[in-house]
Amino acid sequence: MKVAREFDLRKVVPLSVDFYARDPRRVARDLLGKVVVRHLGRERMAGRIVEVEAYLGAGDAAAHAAAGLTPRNRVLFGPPGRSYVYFIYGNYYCLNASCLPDGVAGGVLFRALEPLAGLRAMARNRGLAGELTERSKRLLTTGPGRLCEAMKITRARDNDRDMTLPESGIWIGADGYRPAKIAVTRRIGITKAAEHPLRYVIAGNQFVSGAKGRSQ
DNA sequence: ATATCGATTATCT
DNA sequence: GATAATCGATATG
Repeated sequence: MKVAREFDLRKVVPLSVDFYARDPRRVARDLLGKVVVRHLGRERMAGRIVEVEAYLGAGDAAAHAAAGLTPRNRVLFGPPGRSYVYFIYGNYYCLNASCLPDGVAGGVLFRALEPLAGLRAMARNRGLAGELTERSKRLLTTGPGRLCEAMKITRARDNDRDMTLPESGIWIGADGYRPAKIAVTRRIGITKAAEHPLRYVIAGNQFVSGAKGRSQ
């Protein structure tokens, strides 16, 4: 019988600024298996990163940074390891980590997490009632808009936070977990530069988005 | 299981 | 005025 190792938030160690000061493709791949931790009031939430996308600089037409620096995207041009939160489709927020040294734009979009802690709070934030089944757990943090809603991440509150610091309330750390197998695909939901293989997922993980996420 | 579509607003042209 | 790094509902096979 399989014994699932209990997730222990106390064993999660924040990633360094240097971790993010690299090419977004490198950062994206290495973020798989790491843990996003959310402290909000008394709520403690955490999820393992199972799906991310890399967004590059001026040469990447799909990246918000492609058009140059604007008030909205300035975090992408700033220091590495900061949260870039943007509002999309009139309804949702999406969370990114800024990459590359200060002055050079790049980022990684968080597309899906495997919920580890604070599942009840996340269900409440998502407006899900009743018992959490294996099926409905997927609705908590699978999808970039969903994971932000589950963790109450908004631009007003959470943009430009230093995600190497637990006191930021939103931070990323490692607990020793290593993905067995990583798959790379094209990015989701974009029209420009859609052909590049810049989406990274933990192969076979149940919390990867999309119908094929479950069979990869 | 896959396809299509409407909601809703910040941002940029 | 158009578009968007999305989601949930609905329709159809």
